[in-house]
Amino acid sequence: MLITPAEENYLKAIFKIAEQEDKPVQTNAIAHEMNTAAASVTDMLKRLAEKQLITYEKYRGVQLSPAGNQIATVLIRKHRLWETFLVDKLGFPWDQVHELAEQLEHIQSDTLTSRLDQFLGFPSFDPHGDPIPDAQGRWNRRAQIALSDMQAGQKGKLTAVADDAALFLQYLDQLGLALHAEITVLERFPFDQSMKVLIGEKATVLSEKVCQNLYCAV
Amino acid sequence: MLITPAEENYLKAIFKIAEQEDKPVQTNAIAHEMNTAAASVTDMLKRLAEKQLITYEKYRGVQLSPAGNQIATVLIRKHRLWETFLVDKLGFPWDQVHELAEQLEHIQSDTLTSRLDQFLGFPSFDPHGDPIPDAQGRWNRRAQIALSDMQAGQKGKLTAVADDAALFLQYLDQLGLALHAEITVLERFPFDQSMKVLIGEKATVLSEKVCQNLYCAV
DNA sequence: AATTTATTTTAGGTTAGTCTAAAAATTAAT
DNA sequence: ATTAATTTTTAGACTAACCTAAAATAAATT
Repeated sequence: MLITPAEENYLKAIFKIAEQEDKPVQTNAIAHEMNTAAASVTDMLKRLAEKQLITYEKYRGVQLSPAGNQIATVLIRKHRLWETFLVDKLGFPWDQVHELAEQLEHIQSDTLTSRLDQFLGFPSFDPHGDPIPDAQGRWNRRAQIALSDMQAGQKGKLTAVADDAALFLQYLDQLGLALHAEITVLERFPFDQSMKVLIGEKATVLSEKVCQNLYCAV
Repeated sequence: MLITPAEENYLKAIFKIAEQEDKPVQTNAIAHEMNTAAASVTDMLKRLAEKQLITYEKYRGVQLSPAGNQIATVLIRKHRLWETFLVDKLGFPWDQVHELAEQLEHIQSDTLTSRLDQFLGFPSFDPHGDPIPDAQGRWNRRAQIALSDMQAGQKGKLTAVADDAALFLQYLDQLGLALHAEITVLERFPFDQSMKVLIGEKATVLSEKVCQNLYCAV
């Protein structure tokens, strides 16, 4: 059965949403994630259900089937391997690889994926700190918590960023925040959930939104 | 103006056919090259003419415009850079890279192309000995002649193969014929234009078709 | 419980890229 | 120079992936 790039993208979006909350994924959530009209999503859900890649009950939301889950996992694996390639081998900055990987992830060749994996030294995490599932679809989970959940006085090392948007990553660059940077929580401001943190030598205030998107090993 | 992968493929096919004979490219030739119905070609030619990528006169065949030529050149450049990457960096055999490069060539990013070029050391020829146009679209032409045009007694080094089909390349592997191999023409058989040649230590008879697809520097 | 609001689906339409079969134009052959 | 053969185009149809607007269903509120 051949899966189109558009179908793969829907499966990936469903996977991503399902990861955050453990309940059937809603049509509107998918439409928002993919920047499409809800009607287009309904169309596609029917096709995906037809192909047994999701379980779909009208008005009730969807869930990935085992087959759908596997396709999404392979797609994420390819995406993150390509991002690693672009940064480690071609020297791209981390804020410029997401869009490119969105194209490269659709290249169909298991051999290519596994050779690329080997060429990169079987990496476990991508340039944004996200885990790369292995050839069997197994995930590396790492002990890490959101910076927004850390207490004043706690120290941590930046292990992952939860948002790959170029603007966000460029902002982190400006702050001197790269993966593995040391962060110390100096003070929490309950008013707006912002925090004062120490990055290297420099103290900065980070908004709640930024803190929610930074993960640390403590 | 955005060019779709399908449009790119048509431009590449036109380029390839025009390379062989210097006259307007016929609809049927394109249809044959692309394994599509002639009617589909006519449809696409109208679209390409609309976009000013070809000059098209009904029933008269087509020619690439400067813009169309540039797109085809970049596409071939990307195709051959990816093939080089797959062989040199990922260790693919030369008979397995064509189909993959057909996918990879459509990745849209000038930055990626130039970084890949640099990563590979600005190669001038791909794994099949075909020239790779540089970032300005300039071609490396090399002094070489078809084995089928060589005379008995002549010696040469294999510089390029004119057919990327896996079956042909595997046959060459069997014969011990890799790029840069030394070939000596022992005898020509006028009856069917086959030749007896020396490859390394081994004498073999090659059909006319094979000889036409092998190029040598003498 | 009835009504309002939000969500989802259906209906109907568009574009790109393909197809087959029939018609038109060109080229070759008698 | 007609006729026959070949090539090309048109006509009409299909699928995937999208859209807007309207209808249907579910959830929330009074």
